Amino acid sequence: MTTFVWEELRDIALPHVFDCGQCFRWNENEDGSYTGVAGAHACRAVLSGEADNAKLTLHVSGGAREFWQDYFDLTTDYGRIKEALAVRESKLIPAMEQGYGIRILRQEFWEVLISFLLSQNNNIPRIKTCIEAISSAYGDEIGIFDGSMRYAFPSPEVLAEVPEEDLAALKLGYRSAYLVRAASRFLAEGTPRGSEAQLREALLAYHGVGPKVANCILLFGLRCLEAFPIDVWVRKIMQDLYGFDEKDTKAMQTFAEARFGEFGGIAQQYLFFYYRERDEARKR
DNA sequence: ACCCAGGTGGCTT
DNA sequence: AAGCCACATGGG
Repeated sequence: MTTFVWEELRDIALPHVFDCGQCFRWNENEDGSYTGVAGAHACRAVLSGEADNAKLTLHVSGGAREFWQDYFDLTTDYGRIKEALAVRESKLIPAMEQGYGIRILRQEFWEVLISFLLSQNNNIPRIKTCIEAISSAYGDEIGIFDGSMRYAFPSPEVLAEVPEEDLAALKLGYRSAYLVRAASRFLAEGTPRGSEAQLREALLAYHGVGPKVANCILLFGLRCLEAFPIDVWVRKIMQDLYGFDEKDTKAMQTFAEARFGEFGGIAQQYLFFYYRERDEARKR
């Protein structure tokens, strides 16, 4: 167990980072810290201090300081991004205030690819269950951490060899077939490279990846910060904010790219978090 | 029993 | 190009 500390941070809050729908392997503890897995390492993240002068403490099973600094994207200035977005669209301001601590984690492409293949027509709690199921079945043991065994995300080599019916037994639903095919393709092609258009084209070639999932993978797995994923939530948001017909995804996509620009994906995260929080509050 | 969830593929107009 | 619908699963 190693501990790393960063001080004098701003624009970071753990619930914003982990509950904005970008990752599925982190869970909140009773004290407000979060425990999760990144790469081959487990971690408990603790944030303290003020919003404009925060201290992040990571207790980790492994991985260098640089790995974790990179994973949490600690060197990106989100204050500057928020200012740029506010200039483009003042309607983002309440959402950016609510989710002020959102950061786009630098996750591995392979894990993001598989995670968002599992995301389609599925809800976030169940996506998390599915990912824990494949990790505990086919991922390497990391060890006991915070009271339970932790598993790395399964490698493409292992997943490519799993019979589809074994995956089906993990209750992944009809998405099982996508995973095995995706593992083979990834092993053959590796992480896609090139322009955003080339990246999108490479992603859409995966069976089970459509426009929405491609945008999630671009944003979370390939660091294309302008990629703007449109799901059922974002449809409702765009209808609410701009009066779009809820079915007209095409028009929303065009509009969003023009209006939000180079940080469109981050704008989408603020909006997604804001509306989902509001919905959670309504349910209580 | 019905509807929904970070949708997509395939088939029919 | 646009409009349907099936697709597994579990929670409300």
